[in-house]
Amino acid sequence: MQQKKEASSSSSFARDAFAGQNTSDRPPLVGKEIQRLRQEHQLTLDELASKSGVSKSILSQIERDHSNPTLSTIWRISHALKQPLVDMLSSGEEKPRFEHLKVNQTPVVSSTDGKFVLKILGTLGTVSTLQWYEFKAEEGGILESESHGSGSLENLTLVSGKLLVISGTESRELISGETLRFLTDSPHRLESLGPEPAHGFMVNLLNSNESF
Amino acid sequence: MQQKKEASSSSSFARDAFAGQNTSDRPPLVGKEIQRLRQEHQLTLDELASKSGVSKSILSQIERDHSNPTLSTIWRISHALKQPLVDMLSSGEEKPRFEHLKVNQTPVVSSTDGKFVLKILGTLGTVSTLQWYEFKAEEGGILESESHGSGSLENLTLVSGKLLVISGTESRELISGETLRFLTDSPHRLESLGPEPAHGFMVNLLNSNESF
DNA sequence: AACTTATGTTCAAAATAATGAACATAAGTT
DNA sequence: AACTTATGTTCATTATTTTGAACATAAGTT
Repeated sequence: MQQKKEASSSSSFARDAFAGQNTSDRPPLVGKEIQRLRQEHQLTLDELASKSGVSKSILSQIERDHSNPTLSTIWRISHALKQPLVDMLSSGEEKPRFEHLKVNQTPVVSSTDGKFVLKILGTLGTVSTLQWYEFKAEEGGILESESHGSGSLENLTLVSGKLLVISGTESRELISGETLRFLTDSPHRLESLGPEPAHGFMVNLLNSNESF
Repeated sequence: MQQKKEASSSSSFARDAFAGQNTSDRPPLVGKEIQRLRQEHQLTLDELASKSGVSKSILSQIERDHSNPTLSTIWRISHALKQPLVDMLSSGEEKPRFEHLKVNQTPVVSSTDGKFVLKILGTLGTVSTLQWYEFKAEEGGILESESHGSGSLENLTLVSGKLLVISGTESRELISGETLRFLTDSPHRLESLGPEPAHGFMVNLLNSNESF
């Protein structure tokens, strides 16, 4: 067994010493990441324990990397935190380097009828391209897009208004305050349903292998 | 414990019945996938056991989903098979086309005085690499942050209001419609100058070298 | 101060994952 | 057929995770 070989003081998983990042020669240390997520969600150990069904004592130990959690345990935690299990584990693995590209100098794009306006706020990336936008669309404004390539993701948050999103054969209606994340590996379309103008924020990841 | 509730015959993990695809309501069943990979590499249980350091008996059980492996065990197996741990787990996971977060599901963080409210809209990349937020801050609202690690970037766009940004020794004042991009490798601070509430978006790239 | 509340940690006990050896089965060989 | 070899499964035992309750600590109230 692994732990047998590792400096086993009395009972612990005992990798406390370098609870930093994974040097990719050891199982990932998920503690920090789980703790970060829990705090981000403003949950106490007790709350996460009851949400996830995992006892708070083991949560405490996992967060401090004193325990080597079971697949089912990790899954229940990630599920409770609405976090893709995979992301939680990959935190320590390899870190993709983003590169800083020039800010796009054409900040505004709008549909031919001018009803859908897209402001490009930023661009980044080499491995995968990232762009984010602010958009405003009056009733009936439509934004049509081709596929962004397999694995591409679009993340929409609506601040106000109503928005219809169609991707492939599926569609969703978003209301103010909601967030939608969807695959854009096929043509898709956004339509402001009004009556008040749709206003929101969009983050696009192009051509990555990201899964969620 | 989970297994307690599940039809526990005598000793087993006992999910034999539906060892098919993950219906995304249970921990992923990695057995089939591990077996497939092992056979693809033309390894016997004995061989994989010695390569991975995991006993062949437990390998046999894991492949048949009779056991709920430990993170370290899964890691050693995936490592021996030269397979990113993450891929192994995601194979069974359902990949929903849409992920729709309702208003109350969006995690919110606010300053102690409640004047600065940060809504976490999403996370991408390997976990902590990229995050984006919507923020609203009434006059005087302050958000203080520690360093995000060297090379970290913050991208702010102000939709309305006035915002004072201080990072290290420098500071800038942002007005409605402006965008600011700055390094966050030192403690920094956002302050809404009012009188109207500041409202905007933020995209953060975190350098996961440093723990935070 | 004494009491409560909220949070996280530690402890003994129970559940179960992991081990190594024995067992089962099938396919070749002599 | 009897014997080996190769492969995977089962079994008793050991090691470790997980649990629930008790403990510790800090912050807020009376």
